[in-house]
Amino acid sequence: MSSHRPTIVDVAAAAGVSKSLVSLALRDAPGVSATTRARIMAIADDLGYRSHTWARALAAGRSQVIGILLNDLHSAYHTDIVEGIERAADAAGLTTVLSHGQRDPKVLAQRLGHLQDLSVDGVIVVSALLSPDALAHAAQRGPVVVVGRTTQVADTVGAVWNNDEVGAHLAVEHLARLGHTRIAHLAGSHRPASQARRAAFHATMTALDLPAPHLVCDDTDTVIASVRAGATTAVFASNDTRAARLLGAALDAGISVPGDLGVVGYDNTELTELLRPRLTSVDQPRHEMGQRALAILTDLLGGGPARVEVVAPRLIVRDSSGPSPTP
Amino acid sequence: MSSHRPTIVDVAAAAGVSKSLVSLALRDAPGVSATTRARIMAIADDLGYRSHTWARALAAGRSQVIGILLNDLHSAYHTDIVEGIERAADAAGLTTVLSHGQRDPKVLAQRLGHLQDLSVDGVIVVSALLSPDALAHAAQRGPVVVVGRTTQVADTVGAVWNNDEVGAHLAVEHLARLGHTRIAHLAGSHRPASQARRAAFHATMTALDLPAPHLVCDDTDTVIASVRAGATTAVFASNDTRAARLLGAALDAGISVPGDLGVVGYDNTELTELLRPRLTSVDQPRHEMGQRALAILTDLLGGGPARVEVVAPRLIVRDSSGPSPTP
DNA sequence: CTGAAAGCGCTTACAG
DNA sequence: CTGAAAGCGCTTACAG
Repeated sequence: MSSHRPTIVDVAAAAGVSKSLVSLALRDAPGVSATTRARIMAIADDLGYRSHTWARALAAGRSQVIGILLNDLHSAYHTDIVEGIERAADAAGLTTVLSHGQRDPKVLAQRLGHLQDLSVDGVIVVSALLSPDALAHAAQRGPVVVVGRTTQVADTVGAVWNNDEVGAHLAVEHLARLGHTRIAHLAGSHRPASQARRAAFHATMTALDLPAPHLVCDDTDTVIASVRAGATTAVFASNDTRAARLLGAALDAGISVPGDLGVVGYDNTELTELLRPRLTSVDQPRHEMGQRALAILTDLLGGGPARVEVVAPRLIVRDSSGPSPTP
Repeated sequence: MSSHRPTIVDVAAAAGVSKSLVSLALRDAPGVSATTRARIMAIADDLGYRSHTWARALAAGRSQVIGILLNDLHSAYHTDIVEGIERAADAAGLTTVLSHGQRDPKVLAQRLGHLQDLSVDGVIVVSALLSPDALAHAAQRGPVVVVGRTTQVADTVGAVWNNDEVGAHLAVEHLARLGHTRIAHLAGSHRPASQARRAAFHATMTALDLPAPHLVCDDTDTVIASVRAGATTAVFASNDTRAARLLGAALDAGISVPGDLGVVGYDNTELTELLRPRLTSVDQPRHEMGQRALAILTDLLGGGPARVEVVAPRLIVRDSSGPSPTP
């Protein structure tokens, strides 16, 4: 940045030693006497010396920096995972840089390329929007771990996701236990996670012997109409934001929650505590997922295999899911 | 990353030319014949060649990468500003890397250092939590622009913020126009922006000749008690999250909004549309603020002065602010 | 415990 | 239009 940024040559000159020695001293490497090291450190400090990350990386072949690519800066789900990764990275002495995919597969792919151009040691992709091909391609350049469910992970790519089947099952079972029989599913996109939740919704409804048809749709209006028609008394929404929209639409329509309509979300984001009624939601252990992703990445860096880990969600019961209205 | 990542030497060998020529061709620099350039490009593509950002930066003294340090990954306000910066950067052909300060001045300072260690060309700090000293110190190493109100900006640091006085004035005047006279302020932290909003709240109340005392507090319970006592009929909250918490507490206490209590927030985040009633809020032009920050930074990179720009907020009226209850 | 040399992948004058 | 050389800030063997 500034043109007179001090380098190890400046430090070496000021200390009257060779630059190799400065390099060793600064990195706490063996082969420098304690007194010399202390003197060099002090002089470096005085000069405001700062190691130039990429010059070091270029020479050492390792940057100690990992890249995190996240799909959506606005999603509390994604940002919590990032925080989990960051904490684990801090603990491991790794620096992190983030990049934002803006919810667009093209931008994601481009940013992933940029990140790898920077020669980070590896990258963690917090998004389910990148195709298995794009991930596998990136993995040829360097270690890649994805957090988010994808179909057919290449065996060069590490992965972490939550067990959507279990999450959906917990939600539906909870509503059924409250006496609901006419449960609908407010479905998400075509992403694998959404599909898994949908399939598990069906499976659970069937397993619980709840009467078909099992309404599944992706728009709020249809659900509201169904509630009005008495065909739906509870909804399992594929995520908290959708659940919040449904809640708003219900209140707008004069439908009381949970009195007339029980609602369960997914992700257990901050939203759950801000809304009224407070939202019952399936929690994914996001920090843990971030930590696991970093662990897989460091193993990968150490030459290990690309693991896939699936973590267990749990249900957090709040006010939006209530007993079935007695007709 | 991968050890057999192709370099310009590989491309040069494959093309049968010198590596200097490859460098020129790849950067679209003059001095290479069109045919040769095309041939080199094709070969580079074939080999999967990718320029090594930091080797380039090290040699060229310029990385074309700028760093963005944001205070809080979970704040829609901050992330919107980041998006504004990113768009402007994309348009300017600059790469961005993000770093997360985790709402902690110490972490912010550390991350700012990391970012500068990376030799980015400059950094934009989206946070008001970093001290003027810390910013000025960083500005000695390279261009720094801050988005967020800070006291006494050093003249080496660029800055962008919104006019909090105008914003607070808009909010209070709106409530007064609806007939409210007993307006309270749910105040924020000690940050300059919060202080400015508080001061402007007082000034506006006085200017409008509204009866003292003008309740100002930073906890929800006090406000609720005051509403119950009939001493407060409307609240100007220092941001949307606080407004949301107040809304929740009011509903929990059986206080209807806006019937018994009018509420106005600040920031106009996504929350405003998810809550019921929908939240009236003061909008800061966040994308524009991000763009301006980038413009200031690029001017700084070009040797220009460190400008400070203050943008105008506007009021977005929704359902949470209603007429004063007739007693 | 210390120094001189080569090299990481690139760019930039400088010659031709 | 093209090539040989030096150098960006650092690390890593290799000698002493």
